[in-house]
Amino acid sequence: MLNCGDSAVNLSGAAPIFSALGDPVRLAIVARLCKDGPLPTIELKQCADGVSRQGVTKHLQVLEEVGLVESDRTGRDRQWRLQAQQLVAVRDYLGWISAQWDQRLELLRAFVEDDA
Amino acid sequence: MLNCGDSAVNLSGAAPIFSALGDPVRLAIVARLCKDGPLPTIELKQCADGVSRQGVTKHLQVLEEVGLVESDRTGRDRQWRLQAQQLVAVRDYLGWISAQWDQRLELLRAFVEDDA
DNA sequence: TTCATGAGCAACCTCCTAGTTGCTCGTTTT
DNA sequence: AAAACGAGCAACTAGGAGGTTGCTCATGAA
Repeated sequence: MLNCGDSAVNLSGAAPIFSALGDPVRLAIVARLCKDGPLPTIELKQCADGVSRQGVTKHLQVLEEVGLVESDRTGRDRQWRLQAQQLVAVRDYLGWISAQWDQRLELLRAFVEDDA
Repeated sequence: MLNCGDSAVNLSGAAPIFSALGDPVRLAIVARLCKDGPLPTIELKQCADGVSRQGVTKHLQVLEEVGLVESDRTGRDRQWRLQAQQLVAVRDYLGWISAQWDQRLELLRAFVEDDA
């Protein structure tokens, strides 16, 4: 478990979320929900160009499985909203991982300067 | 194109990178390269538990295609190193996208407080 | 009440992906 | 020189992912 600040993200937990974000349609859906807040399925269908309603539903289910979105049905249609914690967690994971990289670069720089 | 600061990341460009990071083996490889710097294939094979050398090579090629790593051959073995720009770009993309979310929350909060 | 709309479920198809094995080639090492 | 090691290439396989169609159901609007 890699503890980085208040959001503890382990590697095996992050991969499925990246995988979920790895499809252009799903990424567009997440981006849309970030921008415009809770939306019904039909509205999110516009994110997927030429994909059927069932196709979009499948994508939404994938996002739901990894906890990136949640939904409840209000009457006839289903409202989808973002679960920001997961997004923040994976963002922080990338931040943490690239911080390690920066640290390595810094060490290398210091080493070279010492040597010179 | 979604311009966020100095790294301009568009949505369709980010998806393949997320996809590449979406496999646990590949994510482990990237994390390893972040931590320990350039490494030969054989060393990175340890990141993939029980996967053959060719399997690992395939993963590395996927990472190379999306520009997350690059390599060159030194004598008998091939050295792999991280290309941090892509990692930083996708990190910033997530930062930008979740900032939009925060902004929406803030607007909502302000609206509720005004209404009360 | 009737009809249109949004959604759920199940079956199906196709293609890509992760993984394998087998072989060859060049480079170290002994 | 011979053996061992890292790597590249090609063919193949199993399974999952993305997508579809067809049908049914409930709800909201005419």
